[in-house]
Amino acid sequence: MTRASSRRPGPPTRTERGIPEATVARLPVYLRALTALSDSGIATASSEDLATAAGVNSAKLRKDLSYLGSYGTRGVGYDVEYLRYQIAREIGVTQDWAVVIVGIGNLGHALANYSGFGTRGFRIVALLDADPALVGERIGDMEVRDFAELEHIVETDRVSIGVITTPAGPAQEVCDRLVAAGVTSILNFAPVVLSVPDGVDIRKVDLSIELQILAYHEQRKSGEVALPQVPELPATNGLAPDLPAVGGGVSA
Amino acid sequence: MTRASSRRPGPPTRTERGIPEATVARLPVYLRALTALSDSGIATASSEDLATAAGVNSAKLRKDLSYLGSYGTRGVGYDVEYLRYQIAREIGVTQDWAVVIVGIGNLGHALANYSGFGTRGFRIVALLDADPALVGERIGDMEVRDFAELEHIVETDRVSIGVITTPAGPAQEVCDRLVAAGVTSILNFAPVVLSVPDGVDIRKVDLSIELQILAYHEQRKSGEVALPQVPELPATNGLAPDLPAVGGGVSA
DNA sequence: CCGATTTTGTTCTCACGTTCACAAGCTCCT
DNA sequence: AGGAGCTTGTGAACGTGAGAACAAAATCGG
Repeated sequence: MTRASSRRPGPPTRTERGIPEATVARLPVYLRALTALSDSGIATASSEDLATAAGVNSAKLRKDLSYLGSYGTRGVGYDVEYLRYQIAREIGVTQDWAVVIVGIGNLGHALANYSGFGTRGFRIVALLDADPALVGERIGDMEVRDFAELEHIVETDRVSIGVITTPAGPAQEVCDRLVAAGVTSILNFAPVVLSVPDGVDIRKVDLSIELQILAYHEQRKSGEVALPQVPELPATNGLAPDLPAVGGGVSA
Repeated sequence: MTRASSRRPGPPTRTERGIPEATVARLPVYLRALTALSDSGIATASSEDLATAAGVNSAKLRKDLSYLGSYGTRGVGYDVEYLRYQIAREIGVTQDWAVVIVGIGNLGHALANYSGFGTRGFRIVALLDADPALVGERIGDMEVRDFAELEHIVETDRVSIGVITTPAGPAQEVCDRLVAAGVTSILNFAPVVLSVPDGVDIRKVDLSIELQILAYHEQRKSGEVALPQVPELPATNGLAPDLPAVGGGVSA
């Protein structure tokens, strides 16, 4: 994440817009919690209520909100609708963002159908794939179009967000094309590290990494006491003789 | 993440297993990078090479690896196969983990088909759904089974990892059932905050949150100079009069 | 065998994030 | 009007993570 903001040492004056990244990542959670409260007909909520709904500690929540401004009322709490709007505006989901999905395999398919994807604020404008066999297929009310149309679509529909759901192989090339076409935010599902120029934000969602993190902790649980012992380093120049095959890669 | 480990103040003696969470999250990335290098026929790599492949800085990579032990050779670098095995063992992917997927909608479908999911180390043992219309459907070489069979399957196949791909509504209930059945690690795709007892690890993958984070940064880019001004707080008891509808929720 | 060179493992420092604890401020009741 | 009772917003302490820099160890050439 390349998000350097010139920040002088003094206390973080709230007006100079510098919201910590950790806080930014939680704002959507708060937004969802507020929406849920609102749907339940609750008009006012304390930081404690909100924190519970969002699954965080209330002090953290208050500090996070304090970066946006002073939207609560002491002794009372927060007005749910008002705070919801403020957070939505801060995040930027009061406006519409055009999104393209590249790579209509299993996952791309699922995302295209995923009604939840269309959270207000995001609009899928195109499903792209380079495979001619897929082009033309209808998914919901959309049709898969040729990846070659990318540049045209990005320009026409002012696309700023691209989602990559291709296999690992073509992902970097797709990414480069997206960037060259003018996309400045990318959500990558392909199991590769993509490199992008400064000014382009990239986020990664990686199934197998998540599973592996879980596995790590799981391993500690079962073998809390007796862990598989670390074999000694081989004599001098450690060439491993014959180790079991293990993979960290994914060939979607 | 509830992973409190009794740790006394002294220097973190490597032998007492306490790998920082941030490092754990990167180990799978290193593992993948090593696999890629190995596939390219590269037998030895320096921290610089590895760091580049993994998309991190080399000092960080060396420090991360130092938590596992001293597996490099000064002046030379790391033996790719050997290091790969050590990391795989540390993570726990040298053994097989049984996984159940609950909720065979669009996303569950995709995951079931997703060959990449079957990274060595993880084995999908069952696809479950409570909808009778889905039960019996074949996906790949598996058949969707009734959610009621959960407990039986978990016990029989020693399932320790559960993946929730249901809509938000039933997610907490599914989660509770998984935990009660003995599952101790959960990967949640449903857009809700799940609560689990201590000892159960849970990780979240959330599409719309990722998009919203991108949107936040995107907004700063376009309007770098003139941001939409924050409206003043309403008079005393801030009841928002009529704000545009915004959503943070997802109704998959 | 020794010195030059390379690259790891580690120490130190700084920045960031979390949590506690409390003063400031608002409401409501008497 | 005044005080009791809440709840926010924030200052300060603490813990974790990142990066620079360097000493320790290994190889290689002479």
